Amino acid sequence: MAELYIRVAEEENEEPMEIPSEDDGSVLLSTVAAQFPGACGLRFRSPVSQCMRGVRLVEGILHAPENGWGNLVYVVNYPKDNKRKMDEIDAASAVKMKRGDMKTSDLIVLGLPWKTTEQDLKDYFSTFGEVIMVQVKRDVKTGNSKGFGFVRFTEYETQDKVISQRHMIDGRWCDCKLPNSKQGPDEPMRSRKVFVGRCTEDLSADELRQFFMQYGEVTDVFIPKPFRAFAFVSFADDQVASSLCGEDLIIKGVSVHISNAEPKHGSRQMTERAGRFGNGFGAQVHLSSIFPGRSSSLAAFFG
DNA sequence: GTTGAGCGTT
Repeated sequence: MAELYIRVAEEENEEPMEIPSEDDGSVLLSTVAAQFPGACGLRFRSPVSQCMRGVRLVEGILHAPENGWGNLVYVVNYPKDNKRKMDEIDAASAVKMKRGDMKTSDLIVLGLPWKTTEQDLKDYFSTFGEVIMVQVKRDVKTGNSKGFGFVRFTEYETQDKVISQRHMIDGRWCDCKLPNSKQGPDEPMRSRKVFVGRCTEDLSADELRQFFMQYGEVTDVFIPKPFRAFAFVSFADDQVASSLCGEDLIIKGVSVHISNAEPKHGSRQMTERAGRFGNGFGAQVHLSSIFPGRSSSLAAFFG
């Protein structure tokens, strides 16, 4: 049989899409579903009765009406409530687009060697994807590099990749992050950061990074200095962060406790609180022995 | 002429 297409649309008066039939003249439901995800059948308005009619469906095969498919527009059936779900998914992704999550933005590049030039940056980052812009921030008077800069990519995927790893540039490890100006306090800021309590001093940032990699992309590890028995670990995905909260994890034989990273407080409150402990914690005394089970609130004081 | 956590003169 010659190639045959039937016209299918989501609603009766919408622009139809042509869907191919099989050699025997039937149409596979799976073919329809490929274009209309979630579809469970077809219906059409009968030219004679002017009523909507269902298309016969047997084991995933849609059978043509008596007089063939003709030039009618067939309307997609969705399971009860499923249509709404599809719309919600579309809405969710639309919101995501609107929030700009898919757009690229400048990334700050921290830790650049003093000698690194914009050409060096361009050459390096071009290995990840198309580069729109690079900057090396310099002292206006002397022209010396301030040791950081910015980069902007065309593709969001490139940006994601670049943020997710460290970079060896001209002999130094550098970090690429979203600048503070871009990760603004506007959003509810689903925390991508967790508080790691009961850390011991021999747990290095690198070891923490290596350990937490198993749960997802680690974007940052922060260990306060001098030693304060906790750390912050940031993930690329906020769901990874929240999924870990409340867990007790064993790292190098050390049981650490994961909890929410409270937002930073002002420096005034921080120093007041720190003062109560004198100058730090002389010996490696665990915070948990001072404030059992209160690690997360301590994060707020010292964050 | 130095430095090494940070946040961008326009």
